[in-house]
Amino acid sequence: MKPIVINQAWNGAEKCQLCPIRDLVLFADLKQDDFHLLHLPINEFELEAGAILYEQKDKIDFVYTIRSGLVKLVRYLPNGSYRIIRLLRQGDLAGIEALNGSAYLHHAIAIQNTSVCRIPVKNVEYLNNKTGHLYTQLTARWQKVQSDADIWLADLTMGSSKYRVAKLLLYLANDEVDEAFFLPTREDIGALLAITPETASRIIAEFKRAGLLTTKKNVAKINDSTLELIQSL
Amino acid sequence: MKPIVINQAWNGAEKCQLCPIRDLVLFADLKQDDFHLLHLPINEFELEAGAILYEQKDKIDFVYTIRSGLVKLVRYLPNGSYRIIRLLRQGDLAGIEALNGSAYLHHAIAIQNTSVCRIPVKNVEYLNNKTGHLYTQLTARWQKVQSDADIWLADLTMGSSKYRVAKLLLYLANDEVDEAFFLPTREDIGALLAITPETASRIIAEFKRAGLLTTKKNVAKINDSTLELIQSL
DNA sequence: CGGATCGTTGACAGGTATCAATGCTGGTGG
DNA sequence: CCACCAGCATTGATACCTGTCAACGATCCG
Repeated sequence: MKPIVINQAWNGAEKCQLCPIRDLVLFADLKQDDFHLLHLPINEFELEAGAILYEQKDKIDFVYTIRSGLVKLVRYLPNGSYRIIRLLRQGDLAGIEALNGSAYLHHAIAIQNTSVCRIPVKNVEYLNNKTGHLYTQLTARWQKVQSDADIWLADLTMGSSKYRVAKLLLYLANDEVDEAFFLPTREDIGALLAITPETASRIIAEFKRAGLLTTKKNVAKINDSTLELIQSL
Repeated sequence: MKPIVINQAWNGAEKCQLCPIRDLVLFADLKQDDFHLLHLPINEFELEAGAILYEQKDKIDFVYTIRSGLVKLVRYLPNGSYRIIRLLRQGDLAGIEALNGSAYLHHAIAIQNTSVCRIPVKNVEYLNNKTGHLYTQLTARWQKVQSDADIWLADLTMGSSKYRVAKLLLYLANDEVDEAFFLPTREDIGALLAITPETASRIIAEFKRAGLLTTKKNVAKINDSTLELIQSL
């Protein structure tokens, strides 16, 4: 089993204000005084690839800000296979559904080395009662869940397998050409796109042969021919 | 073009309190005094099948509570076809993304006769500033968007076409056997499940021949054999 | 070195898209 | 009133795509 390493724990007032990615995260709009309202400790974790962040049955006391890395939200199916519902990246909030007291809707599993901040739900509730400064960011995050889900449905669940794989590569590469990005296993690509790992492998291999994609272990780059490919379906 | 009929307009304090489906809608938790905070009029509309509730480019001044009927959220594709991202039913809130000032993410089109209440975003913002009574319902609705999207992804975008159509029928029938429900056109079923209208038609016709489904115009019923079918894939 | 895991590739069957033709139904206008 | 038309549903023939089952290669690790 992949270990989870706890880097540090602190009271919010001390370090969250200095967070280098604070403008990306939930606390972006907080004022200096607000940080004194964070009574419960916020911990930073390092997850290795394969580590479980939370499971559907877990107690729902925390939400997690992704500082870096990549987390998959997974739903297991009766037949033992699984479907990846969404991917979370830097600045995303994992377990946001915990904020209204419902159970986690998925399992959250790191698929590459990932760093997260674990935020007690009670901190968020308390802040929300005492200041209005959290509301905008919270709503923005809920909306991002919706727009991510919509993009998923519109881009990654329709059309041919080749089209979907190409779209996924663009998504993983943040639409940037010649930038290195993490390429998931063929099984995960299959679970992301609702295709079999074999089909995923065939298409990735074909892209590599065609020079659209270069890989080195888990790291891949696309070039701008990939963009053209998608136009042609 | 299908007409939109405005039934009535009123100030919230007068009628929203008496709304027969109030426990289902956004204002479920409001107290008597809160209704006096609704300054802008709330209108009730009747939409005929095919009528457009809003379009992606529209000004985003309103959200809409679905009182009855069925609304599809649609994204058009470059090639002129479309994909249905989600269906909204009684109690759902259409255009919720308007609440944080972003543009509508889809087109919203009635697919059967539908009744909605049009609520100015400013009313919601004002209520939200003055009372905390709206917050729970708002969060619950955001979360419903997420869980609906997840169900969509897990149930309606994977597996064989036959499986997906069966799942959709169950969804449309609210998992209830022998209850009449609205059956969309084959084109809409295709856009819902990412299959072609021909495939949708073939499967529906096959279900009818097998006695799993009975139809009369747009109205259909399933029986409990349909449930068993899904188990068998 | 051997075993485990993952990726690649092949052969084949079955499913789905595509293109095309034909029914069916409701509405419109002569 | 009836004929026609438009839109939708159904069905057929065919080609292509993808899933399935299976074998083999590559890499990592103990």
